[in-house]
Amino acid sequence: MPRKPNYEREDLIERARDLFWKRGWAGTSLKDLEASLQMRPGSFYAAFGSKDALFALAMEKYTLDGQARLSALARSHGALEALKLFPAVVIENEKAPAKACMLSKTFLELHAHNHPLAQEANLHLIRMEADFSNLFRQAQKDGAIDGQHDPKALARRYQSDLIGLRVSAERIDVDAKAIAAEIANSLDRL
Amino acid sequence: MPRKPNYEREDLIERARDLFWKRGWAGTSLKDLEASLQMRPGSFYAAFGSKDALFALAMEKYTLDGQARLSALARSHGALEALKLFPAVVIENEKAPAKACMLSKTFLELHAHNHPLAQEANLHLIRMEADFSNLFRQAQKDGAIDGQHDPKALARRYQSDLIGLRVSAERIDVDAKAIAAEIANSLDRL
DNA sequence: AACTTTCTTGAGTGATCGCTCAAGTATATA
DNA sequence: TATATACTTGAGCGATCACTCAAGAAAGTT
Repeated sequence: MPRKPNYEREDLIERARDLFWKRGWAGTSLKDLEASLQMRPGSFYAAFGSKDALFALAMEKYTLDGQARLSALARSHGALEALKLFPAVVIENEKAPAKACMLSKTFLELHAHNHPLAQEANLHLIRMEADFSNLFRQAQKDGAIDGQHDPKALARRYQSDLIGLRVSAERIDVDAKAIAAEIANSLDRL
Repeated sequence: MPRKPNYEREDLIERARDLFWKRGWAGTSLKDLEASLQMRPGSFYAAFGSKDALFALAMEKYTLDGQARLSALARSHGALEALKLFPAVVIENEKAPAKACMLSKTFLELHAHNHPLAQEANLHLIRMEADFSNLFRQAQKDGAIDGQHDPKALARRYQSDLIGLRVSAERIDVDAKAIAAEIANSLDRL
């Protein structure tokens, strides 16, 4: 008996993710979302409940995509090579609406207000860090890097470097590819 | 004949800087500023003209303070040691309202909107990068690091690492001191 | 075709945004 | 003490914020 919605939910979340990623949380108004998703307020709230709820879905999609890209690299190139390639891949992705990491942007914007989305962003960062850690551990099993290192420490530093790289890549006056290459190089010296 | 303002302008700018630094541009309302500066709207606009104008002053103060701290370190400890100490000093500063860099936060928040303050933040980042570059050059003259390296490339990477460190330091679950120590260590291997 | 159920629409809600300005107050000069 | 010159006050401006809801449109079932 019912009527189907005339949209693809996942498409909408992707478009919202791109807007939020580029403009940030406060910088994205409902007017912006209505324009991009081609939805009127009523449909929007029926479908997602609130701006924050959609933002949470957008961050989740962002993280899952990142994890998928990383594990695809690991499958095709091996653990160490994936970690070496990832920084360059991430900042050279032409389809991405921004170079900087959506999770770190969100965390920075909302952390001081104790906004739940800041904690959410942090949780996603922890998830990513765990993935990096697993790849470092795998690289050690592969004999690609020294087994003496603590994979968690390597992941912590790697994620920090990646965040810095991606902020720098947003600036037009910075040669981010060079930084990405240096990050990759430093992994060879482990 | 006139009447003097009953405030110290530099104090106000410092308090505004701390608010903006912690909460960001959109996250800091005029209500917040009025409360922190103990000023009513009329006095505020007579003194600063606009929220954005005060933000610009706040960023300038932020940058000058950073430059002063860095050059003080260089004077007391030498160029290389200053660069090695700076990351730890910056994230352990208890008086600071936030760990993350105000310039990168501002740039990230406002860049997508082509907001003038984003360009302003970028200019300050360039100034800081130049300071880092000068210190690397000095460290080479001192014979503290290999003269083969390009000081500008070293500064570029250093600034990127510093930005990542400072974002990470905002997270309670990350051992930022360990990252700072690794950044310092890597300067010894140059 | 009639009915039921869901989705869509868009005018409009109260709250908050950055900001203005006329009126009042304080202070230095004459 | 009178006057001139700021500085301070706070009610309130128009704009925008996230969001609501009553009414209408569309589609599956009978």
